[in-house]
Amino acid sequence: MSPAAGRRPRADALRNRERLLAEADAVFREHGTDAPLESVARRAGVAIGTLYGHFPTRRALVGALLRERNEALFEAGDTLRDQTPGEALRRWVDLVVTHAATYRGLAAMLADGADDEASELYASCARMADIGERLINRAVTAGVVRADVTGADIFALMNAGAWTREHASAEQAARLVAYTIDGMLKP
Amino acid sequence: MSPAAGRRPRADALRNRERLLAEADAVFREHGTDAPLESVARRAGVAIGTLYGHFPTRRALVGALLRERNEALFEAGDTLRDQTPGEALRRWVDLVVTHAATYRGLAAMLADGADDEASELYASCARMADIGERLINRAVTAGVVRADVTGADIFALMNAGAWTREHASAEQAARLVAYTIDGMLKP
DNA sequence: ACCTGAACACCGTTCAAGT
DNA sequence: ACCTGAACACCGTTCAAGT
Repeated sequence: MSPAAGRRPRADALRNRERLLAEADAVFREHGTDAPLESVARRAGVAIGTLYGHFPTRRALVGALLRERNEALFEAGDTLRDQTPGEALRRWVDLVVTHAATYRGLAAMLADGADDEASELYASCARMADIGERLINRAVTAGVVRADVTGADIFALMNAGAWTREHASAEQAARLVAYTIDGMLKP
Repeated sequence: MSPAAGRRPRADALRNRERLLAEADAVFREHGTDAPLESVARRAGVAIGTLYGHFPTRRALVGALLRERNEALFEAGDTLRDQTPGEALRRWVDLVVTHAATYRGLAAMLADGADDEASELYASCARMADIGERLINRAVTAGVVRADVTGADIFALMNAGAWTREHASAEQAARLVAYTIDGMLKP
């Protein structure tokens, strides 16, 4: 039971929360999202119980991180309206693939995160999927992309691309994504 | 230190090895390749040390399993010579994607398995990559596929497809693979 | 030559006791 | 209201002792 319903949180609690997020970001960047939570707590200078008090699951912690870090990504996604429909789609997928690879293991969490609507991750997933869907609809309407391509296809491609980046290389992931998008274009 | 250099293994050792492989197959099918090795040993009726004696790492155990189970897959790959180059490529990727998804978590092991040449998994990976490369070369020579598509692209596509099957659905994986191969075809 | 299982290490998660 | 850290559970891996 973390922060009470109506009250504003205590000052030290808020500071601990911030430190936990900052150290989690550093640890996940270096060791991936499967890194020991104990090391996050230690680096933040709090006991392990404090971490669980703020973030009851690993998903919740990653979700809170993305909530902040993804703002820039979403804004970039909105500026893509200026590009041609096909180019906007390409750049959006590339943006997300690059971004999702900041933490090793994140691609899997995002792919699974579309499931449980309760998790904080779901919000980020949904928003990413939304932008992708809007871009796809625009491209379909403009007649540059096959009519049968769905938003789910784009979401799957983003995750597969991020995963390939983790397990092969950025170059290989870029090649795969490029071929797939070419295949989605009108013949 | 498992079976001695020149000698043939003891009868009970051989039987234990077989039972371990059989139970590992069952457990991995049900719970994925990350399932507790302890449960494999217990089901096989041996102590955990015996499992480690036969298979020093999880990779070695999975590698030994694939060595046997992949025979049918490789034979199927060889019969694809009868198909048209493009169709053969499609069917091969679909075959591997379906096959690689029998154990949850296998896609990741295969993708990483191309690294350490010592592991038993490497043999399976190499052979899968080889067949893919032969099919790609044939398709390129026939002029139905872009000249810049590599065997590594096919290997990456197989793994990404298998992973998508694990984390989304068989249908979604099939769609993604289909678009990617379309994008590899000559314009 | 092979098997056993206790022993150790490591990490996740909870919760009674503190402030 | 929040924090602490011991306690418990679970699994990986090794290795001395057995047969």
